[in-house]
Amino acid sequence: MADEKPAASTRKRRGSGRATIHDVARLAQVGSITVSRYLKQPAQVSTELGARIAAAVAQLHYVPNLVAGGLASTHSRIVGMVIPNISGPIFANTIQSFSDTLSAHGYQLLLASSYFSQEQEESAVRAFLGWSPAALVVTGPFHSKATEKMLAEAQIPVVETWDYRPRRKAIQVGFSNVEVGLQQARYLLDKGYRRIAFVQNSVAGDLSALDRRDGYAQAMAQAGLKPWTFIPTEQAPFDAGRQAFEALALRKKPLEAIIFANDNLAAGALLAGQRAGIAMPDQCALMGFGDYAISPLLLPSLTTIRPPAREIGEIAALRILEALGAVPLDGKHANARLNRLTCEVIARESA
Amino acid sequence: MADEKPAASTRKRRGSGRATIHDVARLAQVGSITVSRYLKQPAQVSTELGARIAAAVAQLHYVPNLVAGGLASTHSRIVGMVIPNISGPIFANTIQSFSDTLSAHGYQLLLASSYFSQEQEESAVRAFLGWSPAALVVTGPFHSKATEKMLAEAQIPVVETWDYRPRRKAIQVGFSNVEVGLQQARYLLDKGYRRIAFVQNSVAGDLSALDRRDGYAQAMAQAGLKPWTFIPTEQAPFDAGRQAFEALALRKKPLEAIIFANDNLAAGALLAGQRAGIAMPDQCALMGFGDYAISPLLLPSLTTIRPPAREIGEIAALRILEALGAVPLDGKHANARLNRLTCEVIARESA
DNA sequence: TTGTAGGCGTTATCAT
DNA sequence: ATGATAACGCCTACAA
Repeated sequence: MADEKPAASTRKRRGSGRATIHDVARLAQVGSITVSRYLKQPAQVSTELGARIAAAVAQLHYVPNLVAGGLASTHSRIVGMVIPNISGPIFANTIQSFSDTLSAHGYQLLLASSYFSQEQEESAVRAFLGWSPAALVVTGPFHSKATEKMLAEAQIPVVETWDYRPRRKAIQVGFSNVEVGLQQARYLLDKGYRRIAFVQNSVAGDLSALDRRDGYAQAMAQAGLKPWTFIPTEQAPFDAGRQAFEALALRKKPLEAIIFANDNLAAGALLAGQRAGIAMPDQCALMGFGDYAISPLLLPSLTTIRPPAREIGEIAALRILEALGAVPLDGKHANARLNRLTCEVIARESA
Repeated sequence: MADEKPAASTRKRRGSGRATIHDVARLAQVGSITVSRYLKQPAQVSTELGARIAAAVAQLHYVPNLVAGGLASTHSRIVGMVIPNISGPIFANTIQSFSDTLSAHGYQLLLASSYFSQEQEESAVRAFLGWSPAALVVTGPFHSKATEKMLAEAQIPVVETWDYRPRRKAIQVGFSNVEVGLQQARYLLDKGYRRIAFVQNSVAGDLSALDRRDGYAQAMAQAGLKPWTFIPTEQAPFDAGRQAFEALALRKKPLEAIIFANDNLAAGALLAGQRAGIAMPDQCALMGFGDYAISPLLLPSLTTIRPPAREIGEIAALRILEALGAVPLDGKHANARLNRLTCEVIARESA
């Protein structure tokens, strides 16, 4: 009774060897399509057959073959996400909340990182498309031509996260980096700083930081001030921050305040300032972006911008689930193509 | 009757609408199996046909349907990974290096997080198995019975990471947490501390930390000393650390040194010590586990243990790729079932 | 080196 | 409510 090969055909030449829907159907003495229906919409199957099927499923340890189901129905419960990196301080919360929201509704996450390279993004998108994913999530609006084409032609929901461009076709879940640059500059201008510089990221491909720089430049122009941009050559973020600080704050006529493309650069600058005995923010104010875990712990603690990382992941997942009909449409934000989130200024000691 | 439509036939009732291998074959005027071979092993196809096929692929923007391929071959290039969390400070580097190593060889990562819950792990493993993954990676040796059974019966490589149990069946890539507990206690004993306590994690399910506690207790017993364990009730790690510090270091006869289940707990204690004006390490030494990003920046900087997070991910991927024949077997560690890594004591100021 | 036949496990379609 | 049949797109086995 225990395991006397219930239904598996005796000499399968191919196949996985696992129980199939036909094995279940035979054991439950129903048609296999009824098993399929029972698993998807139990309400459409009579209680009696349902019970027999459930018993057979349990006895055979039946696990539906999602690959076969995907082929037959031409759509899967896989969602692909391409993100610049997994282990950095920025995107981890987005991935986590995205994955959690998806898996709560039976969808699986296929993940790849691009390291801000459009080529890597393109190859990940191509590979993902081979799985007929239910939806695709990418980071930002900057893609290779081929990627754009693939995303446009895929007949599935596509979400662009971590930026906001109302005129693009994909669902947008993010914030305007230009707006953030304005926010940063205005915060410092309101505090009375006038000689304000912006330090870019030495990592090529981080194009969002350039938008923040543009916002900063815009705010400066509106205030009748000259923008001042510095591009570090050092690659490691702490070193790049130090380099920028030395170039901007240790000159004859030092800058009064510096905005950095991210908190790691700012942290490098802050440590350099400590060593040089510069009083911060009095002699030079520093402002970052990202609100990394280290930022509240630095001395002085780092004034920065907190992006809605977790929120981005969750909203992206909800919009996808809504578009797929996996989640009901309620609430006034339901199924919105444009999801404009905002960043928060975290005012601490450094500015 | 033979429809001579080059690409998409006009009235497909099912199907994705994308170009298939047959469309490519027709356009290139070859058999579809030749296209299949060309895509997998170009060397087996003549240069002439290869060129025709390549042209057709490009013209049709053909993307192989991996779902169909997976069904036909009963194995996919998907690898599933279940990890306690994505956004915490511990596992992100493992995920990143694992994903990078896999994707460099054309494999895709299906990811889910368990939050240290065996139920969530089980449901993720079950869902992953539906995709006929090429391999499966889980964290640690502690699984539900059903998970154990599924892993044992899946005819694929299974890797257990972040721990090391030579007698288990799965491929092991990690370190002995008992050994780490010994390391921690011995480091403090060597420094002359005698009254040493261990603070557990308030997060249930982190069973590895209990192994470290056991190692600590073992070392204490060997030194003829009494172990002293504290279990915080506060849930947030910083709060739990503070609570432990107050209970252990601010008593009449305070402990001399405290080992924490992770760096966040230690950081919470350290900040509490600063506020209370306790000199560290002179009045009380603190030691963490994990070497989080904040740890070198604290004052005093935190002495801790650095686990080989990145290495775990990379070696896990390599062992899988070797087992699947995707990577040649060379080097004496090749294809080892037991991969015992070591943790490093990072000696800083706090102990 | 290239081609033919048939099956992988499920679901859509249509019929009862 | 339930079932028979035929795809879904590719790959294995075997043949030429």
